[in-house]
Amino acid sequence: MGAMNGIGGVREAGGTGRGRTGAKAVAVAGGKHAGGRRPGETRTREAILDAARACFAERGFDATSLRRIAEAAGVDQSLVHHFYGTKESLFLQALEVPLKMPEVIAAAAEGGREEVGERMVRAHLTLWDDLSTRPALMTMVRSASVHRVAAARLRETATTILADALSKVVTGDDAVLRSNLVATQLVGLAMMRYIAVLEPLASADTDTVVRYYGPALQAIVEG
Amino acid sequence: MGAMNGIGGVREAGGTGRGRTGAKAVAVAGGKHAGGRRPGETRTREAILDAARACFAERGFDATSLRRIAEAAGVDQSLVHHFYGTKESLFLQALEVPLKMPEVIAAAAEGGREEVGERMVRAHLTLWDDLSTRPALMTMVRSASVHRVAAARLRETATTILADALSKVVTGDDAVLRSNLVATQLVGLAMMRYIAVLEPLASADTDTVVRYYGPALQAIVEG
DNA sequence: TGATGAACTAATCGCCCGATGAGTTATATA
DNA sequence: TATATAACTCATCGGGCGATTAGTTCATCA
Repeated sequence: MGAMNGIGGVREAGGTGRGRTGAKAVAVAGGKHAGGRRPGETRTREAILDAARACFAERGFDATSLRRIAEAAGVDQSLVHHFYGTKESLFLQALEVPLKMPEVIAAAAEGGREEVGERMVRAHLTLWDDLSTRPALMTMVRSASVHRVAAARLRETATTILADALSKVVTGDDAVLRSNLVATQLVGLAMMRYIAVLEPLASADTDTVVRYYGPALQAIVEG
Repeated sequence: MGAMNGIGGVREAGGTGRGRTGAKAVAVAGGKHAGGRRPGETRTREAILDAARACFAERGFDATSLRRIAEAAGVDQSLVHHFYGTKESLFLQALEVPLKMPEVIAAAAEGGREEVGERMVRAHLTLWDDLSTRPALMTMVRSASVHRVAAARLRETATTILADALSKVVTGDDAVLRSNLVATQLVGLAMMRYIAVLEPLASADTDTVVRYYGPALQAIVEG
């Protein structure tokens, strides 16, 4: 059962030493490694997760194949399985929202009711324009329509993070419903500006969007 | 729209002789017709489109297979191809927005600036709660994150239908941008209420939503 | 230094997908 | 009635998918 080594011959072609310095014999430049552990320190695991986030963000869950992720990470597909198990569980990890998010939102909610709408819009845009948070957010919103876990995460984010942050500022009748509506406005903004890419909204600068959209959130905060 | 799919009872119960090697050919109960045109008038084409709309609305473009649509319509998969060609072109037809929509939106925009926000929200909810318009809208929004044509349709709807309707009422600086923001709010509402199913928003009654959300649209209309 | 295990690739499996083509039966036309 | 055409199924194909297995190379540590 062993000895499939006939195939292996391909790899080596010269036969002789394949030593550590092997760079010469191994791997075409930029191409794939020919098998076995790579020398030096390894950051591959993170590279795969980054690639996954980027792919999921760009095309959503269904349209993203593990092969594509693997290719983007410069790695064989089965290594993705090796590190993350199923596609589903990789997706879960890719959805993990950076800790930064609750903080930024909560900070924006601080400072009283006055102009909190503007602050929330600005904070939201900041998160979406930040390259370290954007892929996860994009993945969440883009896949929420199609994948139950992403939808659940979106709900959870809307309630846990947003509603909690707003709880001191949105008070009175139907406070929870009104928090929902604030979340609704922010998700709508992400949808149209970053996913549907509706113009001129998508190209408008932050200040302009804040100026017009802030008061709309404010209207709901104040009930 | 009701009794599509007369397939079941009638035909196979009758057991139409089906010459030839008949034998077990008489299919299982509730099973499919064994080939050849069905007797009587045919509504199959529409049944397939309805099934497609329902499936696309429920799971989006990628996750919906033609086999599933065919099954929902009580028909062989290749008949779907026969009538609609590729999956893509079937999807296009399923996206076709009922003529009713522009009318309803335009009607809501009539009547001056005062309380136009409330009227727009109400019109929007009416469309989403109407079973004849809902599947197409759901398909559009649900697939917009993942399918370029759906995204284009969403943009087009946001501009052509909404911006046009609002053009007399949203005036002044950045009128187009502000129309975008009104569309943004409505799409956000659809996302959270009908797709992410965020509670208590999803279960709130129309009047309540109109009462709280209307003023938020109004804030943007008035700039 | 030798053994254990982690990182990595190659090959392949079974499944479901969209699409096609051939064959069967009803309706429409003349 | 003869012929054409539309409606309908069945069988099948090539391909991409997620997943698994076997085997190779490197790192670590007793």
